[in-house]
Amino acid sequence: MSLRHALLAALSQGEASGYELAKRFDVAVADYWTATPQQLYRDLERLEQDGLVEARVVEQTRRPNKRVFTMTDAGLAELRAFGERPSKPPAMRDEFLVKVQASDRTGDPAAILEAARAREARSREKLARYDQLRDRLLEGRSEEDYLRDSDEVGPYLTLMAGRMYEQLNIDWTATVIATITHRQEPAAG
Amino acid sequence: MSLRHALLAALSQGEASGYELAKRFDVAVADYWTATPQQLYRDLERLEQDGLVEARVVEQTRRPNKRVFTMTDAGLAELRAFGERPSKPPAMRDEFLVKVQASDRTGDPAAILEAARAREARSREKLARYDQLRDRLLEGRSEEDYLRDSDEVGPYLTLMAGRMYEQLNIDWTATVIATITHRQEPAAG
DNA sequence: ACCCCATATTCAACAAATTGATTAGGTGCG
DNA sequence: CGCACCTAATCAATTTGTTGAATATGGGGT
Repeated sequence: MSLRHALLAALSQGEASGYELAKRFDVAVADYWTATPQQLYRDLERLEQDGLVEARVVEQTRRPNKRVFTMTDAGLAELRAFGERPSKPPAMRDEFLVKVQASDRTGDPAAILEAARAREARSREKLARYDQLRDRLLEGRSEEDYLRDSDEVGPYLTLMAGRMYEQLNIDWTATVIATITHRQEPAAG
Repeated sequence: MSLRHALLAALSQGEASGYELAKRFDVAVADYWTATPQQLYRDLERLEQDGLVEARVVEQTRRPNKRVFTMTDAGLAELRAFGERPSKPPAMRDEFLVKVQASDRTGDPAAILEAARAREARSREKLARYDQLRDRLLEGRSEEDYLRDSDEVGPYLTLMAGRMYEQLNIDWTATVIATITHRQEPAAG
């Protein structure tokens, strides 16, 4: 039940509504914690019931009203306790890798090629968005300076992991594409 | 319900019992599809009911008997159909990254340092095991030769992704450790 | 003898995730 | 005026995943 902690961690970066959290998760958290909006809303309810977050309604004129959530002291305490427990190993579910594993049996190299290109394109998009976020965080400073002097490094370090992961995907899909392409060619000379 | 496909993909590499699959998942599949033994047994049941795999009992004298599963033609057809559908984006759950993200608020750099070292050690172990598997697959051939000439590339390519991922973790945790260590030092000169 | 470990599988209870739909006001476009 | 899209949230049903335990056999060590 650890989406709760991912939510608390996100709220530790500042208050947000469920909708805003959904977007935050989509753009910046998805590479280490995946969740749908429905999940977020449901768990925010429960966090509120447990007193780990507080909600207040913000009335808006040109948009629907929203409920903005803030982490409570109890929430911070829970996050701290979580931080001191050993972590579960990362859990992954990646359909494309399953397809690659079975690709020698399923034939159809064209389908995998197409999927690999789609995967690469998606990773490039994510990387580009991550790079924007990075530039915004750095504000012109170098990475070394930022990591040494800024008052906050957590979000930068996780962003860095996300960037590295997307770069890995770009490199790896390139190998997959090259491999399949070469093997499709009739072995000439 | 895609553990079914991960199971079919694993069985496409050859028949296996539930117990053997659990180990296969643990050592070679875990970096792209996580599942517990209980899940495997349960889904193997269902795959059998749906006619996608077949089981036969292998009597053993020095060990408990086991049920060995084989993919059926219907199973292969299902795997092919799966291969042609678009893939869902990868889903991740990584507690340690959540802790790093919140680390500026939770204080206690010692706890994160320790967790980072544990993570690095685990990745090194996994990488070492992956390297063994790789050497066994290559049988002395170079990677380039293998990818061009061998009759099977799927398992090698997924193994490659796993190796790259563990290497990423080693590199990234090194940065985390260096960052936290530097920031803990009293800023001298 | 005793205990622990590895093989091999199963059951049940509970918690969490996924899927799909629904409601509702506002904005921008043609 | 109608349509599509964005903000904002909620509901319900079903499928998956997690946790903990139980069972049975045999091998190795002290």
